[in-house]
Amino acid sequence: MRNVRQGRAPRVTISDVGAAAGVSAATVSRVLNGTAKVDPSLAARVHDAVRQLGYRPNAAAQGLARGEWGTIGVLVPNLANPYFPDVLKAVSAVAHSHGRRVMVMESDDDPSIEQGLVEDLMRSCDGVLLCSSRMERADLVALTARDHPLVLLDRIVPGIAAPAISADFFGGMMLICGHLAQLGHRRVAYLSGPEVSWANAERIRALEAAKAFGISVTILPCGSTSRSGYEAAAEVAGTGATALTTYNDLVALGAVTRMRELGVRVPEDLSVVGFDDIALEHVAHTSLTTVSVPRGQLGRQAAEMLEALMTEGHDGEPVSLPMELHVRDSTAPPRVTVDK
Amino acid sequence: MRNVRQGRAPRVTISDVGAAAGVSAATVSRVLNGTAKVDPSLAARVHDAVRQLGYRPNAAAQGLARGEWGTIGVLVPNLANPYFPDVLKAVSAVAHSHGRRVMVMESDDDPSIEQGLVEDLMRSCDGVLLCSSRMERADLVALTARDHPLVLLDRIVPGIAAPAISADFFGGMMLICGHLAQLGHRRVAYLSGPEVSWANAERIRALEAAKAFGISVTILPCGSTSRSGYEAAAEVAGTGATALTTYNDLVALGAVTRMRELGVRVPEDLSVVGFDDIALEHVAHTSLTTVSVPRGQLGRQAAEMLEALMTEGHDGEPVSLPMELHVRDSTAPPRVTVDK
DNA sequence: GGCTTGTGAGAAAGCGGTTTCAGACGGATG
DNA sequence: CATCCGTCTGAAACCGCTTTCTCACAAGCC
Repeated sequence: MRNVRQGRAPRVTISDVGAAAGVSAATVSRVLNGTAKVDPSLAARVHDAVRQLGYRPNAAAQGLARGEWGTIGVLVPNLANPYFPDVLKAVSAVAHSHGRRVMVMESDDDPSIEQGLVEDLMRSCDGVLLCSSRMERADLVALTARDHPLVLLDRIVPGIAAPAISADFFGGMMLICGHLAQLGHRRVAYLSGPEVSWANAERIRALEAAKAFGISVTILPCGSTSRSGYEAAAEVAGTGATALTTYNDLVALGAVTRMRELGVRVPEDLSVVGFDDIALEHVAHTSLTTVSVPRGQLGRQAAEMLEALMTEGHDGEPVSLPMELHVRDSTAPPRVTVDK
Repeated sequence: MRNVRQGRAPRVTISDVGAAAGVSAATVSRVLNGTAKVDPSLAARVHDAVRQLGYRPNAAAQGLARGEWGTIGVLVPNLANPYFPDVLKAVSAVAHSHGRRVMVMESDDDPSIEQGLVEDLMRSCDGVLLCSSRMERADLVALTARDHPLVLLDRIVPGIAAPAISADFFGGMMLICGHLAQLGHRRVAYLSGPEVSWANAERIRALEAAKAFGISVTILPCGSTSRSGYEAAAEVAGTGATALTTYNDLVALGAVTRMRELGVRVPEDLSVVGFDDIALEHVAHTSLTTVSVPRGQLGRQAAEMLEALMTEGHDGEPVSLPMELHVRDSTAPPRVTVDK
């Protein structure tokens, strides 16, 4: 059972290369990694042998010997949300530039399995990037206690000993509230994201702070998908709101679809605002007013933080990236200004 | 330099656990893997020690010793295309059910780097799933020659010694052509996908076979994104086509957006058909007539094929999954039937 | 009671690399 | 010409885990 590669061509090892080139395995390693000077003629023989045998170093063996896997792990809640691929692309690019592979796992929006997945990632990656995790605080504490490089993306938890980076969700929602207040809206509804989500809590915090603008808010439970937006949208009518804010663009678009079906015109009868500015260019039915998260920068910077953490071991202050407001076609002044 | 975990808690090894439990490392291994009978009292001591020390086996060492990494690799061209997350979810689920992790790489639609990425995956995964690769045939041959478990998804290449599974793109496009012919369309334009794509070639093959339905086709170069659909749509007018077929739904939606801007009504002036049936429910502006690929099944079955290939070493016939036609709101009879 | 059998645990040998260590060799120096 | 020193190479140790091999021990049998 030792060799499970039944019938397969035997694995080419570094010693095979050495033998073929007439040198020791150590020399092959040195040539391939450039860790020490080697006689050019030997190096040439090694390279020839590598090419002829089609040798590729075994990543597990390298990982074991070097004490590094050359891999970072990323956990995202749901790949189907266009938000994450954008982040992932940036992370992936940075990782590659540092010669690392990326391992992706998805919790399918189920916080209860996230801890297990992260533990699994830790067993096989040099560092882990945890994206907008909804994991319970206690689990998070347990994970950071493992003392394995870990960066939190889009979740800032006070008292957690892990570097964190996030878009400034609070600020983003404040921008939205300011915009709505300026248009004359006073009653606003919010289609809330996942309850346990920090990112959602930040948005709510801003909505409450927006009372200072004379805005009152009704919070409706919803979710993070276009379907949940579609379903929850029917509840908005009962709130008397003239503007609808949402957890993200998908929810907003789902809500707009439902509104149309209900005969509510957007933005004439109801202003709708998204969040995230996911680029569904030429696809979505509505040009949403929304706030944008610099997803590329977020991913890039998170990956760099993780890299720094892995190599230098230092971690900096939590980073919060500013958001930008994009006023498009889904917001307008309320038809009748509702003042008390 | 040996120990790069500067300042970090020292790694807990299996021997540490053994020492703490008063048994040998071998016994710990046996307990954890259940590979042999162990005295229950010893096993209990081991479990206690594991818990207290927070021991997690090192994946690289396990991989090396077992000759297996417990990981499969997936290469996709572009995560931003909603097609792939769906496949990925299914693959991921199957992999987990077999106790394997999933490593994802993305080529960002650049076929020239795909070979390198796959080689990298092969160094660190037990098997590789290659999704609709646009890689050149020669590169593909070189890869299969490496004799590493490899399954091709959405690309069937005659003469390649790798199992393959795909949606029946040819059949799907034939369904579309039949539908259009039945509506009375005679001149059809096609916004072509990536030139080097097999999946695209299959669609074109079907379009040509559709001459039997009395349909003539004009092929316009385009791409696979909504943006490329938007850009290429302007060319359609010059072809005299009454119906537009596309490489995928994103392209179709982009084209519809442009058509609207150009004052062309869909479907009254022009029928538009998508491909893939990506679920942009409540988000997209148009309810597209399209053909659906059973993406979940595709991913599931591909992962199972790979699993079989890795464990049993056998590979079956190329599988082709049938597609289904969904007639929605973007197709209608042509205003003036163009007959010669 | 002595011997065979069976059982479970430890020692040790890999897995395939990297890196230390020590030695061979060649050139420079006194 | 002998000695010293610096370079480059190979041998060997090691990374952490699995698995074979070996052995001690207890039970079963004549």
